[in-house]
Amino acid sequence: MNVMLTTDGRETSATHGSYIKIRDMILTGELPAGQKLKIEELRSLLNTGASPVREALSLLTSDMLVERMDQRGFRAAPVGKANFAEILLLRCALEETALRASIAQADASWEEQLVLAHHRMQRAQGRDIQDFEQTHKAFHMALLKSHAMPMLERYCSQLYDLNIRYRYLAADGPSYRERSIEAEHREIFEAALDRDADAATARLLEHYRRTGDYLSQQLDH
Amino acid sequence: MNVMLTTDGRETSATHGSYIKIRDMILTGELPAGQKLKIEELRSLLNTGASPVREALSLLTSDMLVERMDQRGFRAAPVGKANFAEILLLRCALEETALRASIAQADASWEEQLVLAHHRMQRAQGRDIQDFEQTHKAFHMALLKSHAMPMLERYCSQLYDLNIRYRYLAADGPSYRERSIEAEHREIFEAALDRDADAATARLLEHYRRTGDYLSQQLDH
DNA sequence: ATGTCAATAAATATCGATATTTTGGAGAAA
DNA sequence: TTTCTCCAAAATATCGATATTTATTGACAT
Repeated sequence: MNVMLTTDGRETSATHGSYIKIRDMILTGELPAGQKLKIEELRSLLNTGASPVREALSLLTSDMLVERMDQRGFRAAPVGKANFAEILLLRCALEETALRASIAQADASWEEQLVLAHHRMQRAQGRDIQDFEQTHKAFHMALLKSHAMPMLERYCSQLYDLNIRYRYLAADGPSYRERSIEAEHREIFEAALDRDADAATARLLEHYRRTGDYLSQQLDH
Repeated sequence: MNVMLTTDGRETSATHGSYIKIRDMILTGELPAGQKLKIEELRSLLNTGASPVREALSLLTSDMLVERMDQRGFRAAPVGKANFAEILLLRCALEETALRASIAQADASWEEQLVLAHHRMQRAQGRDIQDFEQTHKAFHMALLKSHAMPMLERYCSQLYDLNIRYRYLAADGPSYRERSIEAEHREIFEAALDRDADAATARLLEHYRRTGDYLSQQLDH
């Protein structure tokens, strides 16, 4: 059989492997927004059959990274300022809810996971963008991690990913990391450790809105 | 070819047809929560091939009505009080955002669609539960309809559907329609027509929380 | 030149069959 | 009895081929 391996060497199904790879290609822009996604091309690109590819595309449809046109195949979801603005607004609404719920039920284990995630993100600061991305997302998700709300976490994770695309789109401008991102993260982190829900959410939303303004401006070029 | 027809007689792909039917069976409880969904059974039940069934199940996975267990197939998503509470909380957060956005950009067309939807729901009051369900959802979605936020609408629609399951689960208790649902709807409707966002959202959330309390209580039996 | 229509090419959606994995149970060993 | 291992049965995941639909091309009439 065609065994597919993830980056860490674990086996996965062809479907899951295709899902991860196609998703990555869309997020990074390797598959540009709006582009037709032909089964045959992806099939040969990923060295797999048509069924896993179709199934992966179906899954990506729910993540809103791929659009399905009935009887006319699939395409990478288009991007635009309106879409970006909606993502930002939804993230603010949902992450505020999630962060408050998270802090409300915070315990020692939650706190330790958060400390770890923050540390790893700092360590990854200098390394390549891929490494940083991963730890950055892990930190933000650790903030929102509450045992009670799996669906909310899923929505936040989806929206985080949708947002990544726009960072790649704006990547040719001055790096967004030149801002005081590090300080902003630490302030959110400390407010969360203090269980100060108001301060933590205020800083988190400010963090998103600043990044949002910057990216939105880049989109004009 | 196996042409599949929707209720109104239009053709659809086998995949889309399977999607609709499986979704319905899960929502109504015909396929009980937690039940293993075997490809072969569904395939013969729906008179179609394995590929459309698999693809439909993949799509339902994103709607959180089906869970995929890697290499171990699919099952109908489980239900529970915690899940129900999360759905309620997310609906309140998202629909408030949506309704405010909707009212903020209200125009004549939006208003007319809302009037129509409300009228149809009233007309369907006496008819069977399926008819009422459809118009009821249409009314609630018309409230939230703004041109600017397609993703938000989609989330609200998904959550609405997830909630339907719990209504069916509680259906053996006294009908939830015995309450003053009709009056509650009219109050929301009128506030929306008046462009009174505060009143409309307050009434809408109250409406959900009341229904939520009722259903949550039914779940204990 | 331009628009329509049929024929062709390309791509999608679906099927049937096969390879792979998981499950359940019988029998052996502790 | 309990636990473990191995084998058969069942179910999933995947492939390769085919039927169906959509897109394209070019001839022909306007």
